[in-house]
Amino acid sequence: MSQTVDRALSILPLLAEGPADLGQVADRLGVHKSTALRLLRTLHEHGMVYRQSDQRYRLGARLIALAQEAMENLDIREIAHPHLVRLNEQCGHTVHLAVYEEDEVLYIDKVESRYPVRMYSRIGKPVAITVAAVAKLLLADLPEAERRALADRLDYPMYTSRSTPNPAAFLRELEKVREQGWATDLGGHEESINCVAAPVRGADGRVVAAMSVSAPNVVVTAEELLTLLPLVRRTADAISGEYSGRNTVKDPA
Amino acid sequence: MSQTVDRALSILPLLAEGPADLGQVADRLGVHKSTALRLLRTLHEHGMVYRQSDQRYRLGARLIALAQEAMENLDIREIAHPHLVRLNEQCGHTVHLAVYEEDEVLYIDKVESRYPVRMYSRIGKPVAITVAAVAKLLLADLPEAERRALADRLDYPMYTSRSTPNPAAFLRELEKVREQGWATDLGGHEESINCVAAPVRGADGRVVAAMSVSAPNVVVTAEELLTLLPLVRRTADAISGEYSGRNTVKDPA
DNA sequence: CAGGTGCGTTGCATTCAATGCAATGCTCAT
DNA sequence: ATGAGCATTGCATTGAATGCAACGCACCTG
Repeated sequence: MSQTVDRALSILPLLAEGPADLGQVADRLGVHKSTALRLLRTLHEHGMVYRQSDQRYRLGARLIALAQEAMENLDIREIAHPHLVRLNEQCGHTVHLAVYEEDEVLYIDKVESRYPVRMYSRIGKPVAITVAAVAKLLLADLPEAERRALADRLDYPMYTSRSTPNPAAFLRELEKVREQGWATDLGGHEESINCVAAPVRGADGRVVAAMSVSAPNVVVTAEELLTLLPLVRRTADAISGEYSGRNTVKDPA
Repeated sequence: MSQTVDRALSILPLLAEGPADLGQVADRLGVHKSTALRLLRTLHEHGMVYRQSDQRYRLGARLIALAQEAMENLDIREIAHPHLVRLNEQCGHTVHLAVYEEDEVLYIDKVESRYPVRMYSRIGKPVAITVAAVAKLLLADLPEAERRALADRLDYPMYTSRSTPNPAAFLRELEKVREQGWATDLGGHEESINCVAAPVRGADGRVVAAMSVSAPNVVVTAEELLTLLPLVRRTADAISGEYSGRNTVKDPA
């Protein structure tokens, strides 16, 4: 809607790929260098970009700090955290909490496995939306129309042979997840990693977040991991109860 | 420099305080509501803000994801991480890595204490710049003029009775830290928490990051914590060596 | 050391996009 | 029903964003 702001914001994802100099930024934006310079300067004043000693621009510290504040304001995270820790103490595996927001599912909390073999993931990172167990739960709860539209819009990268291949398969999987009230990812993202996940619901029954337990094959088999399902669901339900109980219902994401 | 972008970016810290509706945003920016609406819409298209079901605006998911990418691009973090983990395994306490960037010092990595009593901190959070041990190291390395100017510009909140009270005291402390090559924070931020920190240097000898070990009084006394200093310094030196060795020297922050 | 190339930066006239206004539409509470 | 309070829209005006061309600067090169 606002051309200038639009251009300025387009610089950020561009810099996320790596540092760039003025010329590169101007080229990628399709504007004159002087225009790009002014935009970068404004971003700089706000700490959103940083100028390295080699004159190139990077994403800045304020951006990181802002994102931090954004996450700390999520009530669901506050409420869920102790439950995640307790679950981790009980099973020892990596525990994740994720939310959905406009085409993205991202981890907002994580408790690390106590086993030496850990899976790679980071708070704030968007998850593999077509295969992750938490993503399935969050998307399965969307209104039918939105779910269909989204499924069509997504890419379906074949991380492994068991990745969800296309919109039809994905919608079928979501339907199944929706009915059973829990989800799994058995090697759909990383060949040797399995997850079980359960939904956290608000007072109105809508899914506001999803949590999962993940472990590599070398530690437990998929069957063993599935025996944790009741525990995961109980934990998710406990969070749901606390969340719907004491808060005026705000939007989840 | 660019008024429109400037206004748009000013919305973000405002929303970081908590959700706000259109009227509030317009008021705080001092612009007409229609103007604020257009700015918010543009921010929305880029995923920087999210519209809750109650119509109010929040910071958005893309912001968090961007910040994540920003941190993953920091080479120093990649290199340091395994060293931080090893140090944590050796001493059991919380280990932090921090960098300085234009008036802010922020944690870019952290390994949690293995003791049940943990200190509160989060990756991406700006640190208490006038008292934190890592901040002292990073600022002590700035050129004299910049250091003085910065010291004057800062606030000196008295978190505890041992917090740094004013610019003069701060500059004196920085001078000391600069000479001895390491720093401490003994209850300057939280009455019962102590830290020891050491600098990570680039090939040119400039301080590019700082790392610290923190522990509450109830676990170890300040004297006991100080016995870890040689270990902390060795770790920092190891990171320095690896950092200056294998990378073309980029800007630290 | 002269000359040249490749950057970032600046001042300025033009133009087009951002602005505020006023009117409209919505939702909710009384 | 009625109106208050909010978001939203179309439009005329104006002022800010734009691209150009000139400049400065550092770094090579012959």
